[in-house]
Amino acid sequence: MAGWYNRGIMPELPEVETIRRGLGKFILNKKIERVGVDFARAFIGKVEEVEGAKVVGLRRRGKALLVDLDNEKTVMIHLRMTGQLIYREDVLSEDLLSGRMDTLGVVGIAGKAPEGERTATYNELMEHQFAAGHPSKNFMENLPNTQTRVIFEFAGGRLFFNDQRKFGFMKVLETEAVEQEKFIAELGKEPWEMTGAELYEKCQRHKSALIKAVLLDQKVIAGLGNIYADESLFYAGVHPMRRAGSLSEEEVQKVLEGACKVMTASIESGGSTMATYVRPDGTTGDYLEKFAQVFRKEGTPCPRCGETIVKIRVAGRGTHVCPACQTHGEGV
DNA sequence: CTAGGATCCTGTCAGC
DNA sequence: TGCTGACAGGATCCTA
Repeated sequence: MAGWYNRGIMPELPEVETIRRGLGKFILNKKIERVGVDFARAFIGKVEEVEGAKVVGLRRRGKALLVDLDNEKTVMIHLRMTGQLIYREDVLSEDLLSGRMDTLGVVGIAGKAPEGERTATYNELMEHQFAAGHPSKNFMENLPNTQTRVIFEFAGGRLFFNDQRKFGFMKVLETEAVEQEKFIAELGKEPWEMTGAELYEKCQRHKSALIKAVLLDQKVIAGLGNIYADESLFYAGVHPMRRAGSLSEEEVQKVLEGACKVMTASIESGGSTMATYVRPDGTTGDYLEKFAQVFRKEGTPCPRCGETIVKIRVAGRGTHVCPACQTHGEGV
């Protein structure tokens, strides 16, 4: 289990959608009483623009989470690679701080409560906390910590924005101007709203770029990251080093179908919630083991043809591929 | 206009 | 054992 928390999955579309769905229970219709910023670049805007405002909606576009407030402002949140959002009710923090629990939930889940000590059962924990994003020990431990960048304080609980690598950010926007925000304005369609013909047209426009690079381009299609790009290409039997222009319309259609299927399955499984990803012993859960066909499966047999999955480098990214059934196609 | 490489950042891990 | 460098990667910036 070496490096378990540095090999966690990156928040991609399904992850952000999971957050959107899970956070509502805790912050919808609640007032942001105070904002604490520990890393200036992680919060673009003024805290006064959100303090005192009530959360009235949670939306998502691609990998961006949009938190609508009742004062015509919207907070756009992008987790990039290692961002996390953890809402924790104060009662849990108090238990941690007072030493009644030293690690959230771990003891409870493992069922080995020290004599006379209060522990959270798993259900109790889920009742008082929502944690998602790049999976790590932060989900279980005392907060804030050195990776905490921004804290939104509500009555009875706090939302922690943690980010190991400091690439994620929150940005305050005018709600009516969200669509004009550069990232949102240029973003491609959501996979389910796109047709194969549209994606094919984009592949033709970027015909000499590698198909994997095109799928990772948020201007082409919204929400795919390294995991789902690899999984979509495997589904379609297309090699990631193919030039985008060499794919037939049928192949592009299949890639899109794969993207929709794997991401729908991921969302329905609950994304990377704490439940899915962190086992009682602190190792990662089985989400990737269960759903991924190729991602981080190098050295194991291809589930389709039995050939050994290999890891290569494409478009500057670690890329997982079956060298036998992901075809290079004609003339490539 | 497009394609591709460098960049940001922290923490892990292989290799010496 | 302790240090060093490679690696992880989303989006943006820069160059050709």
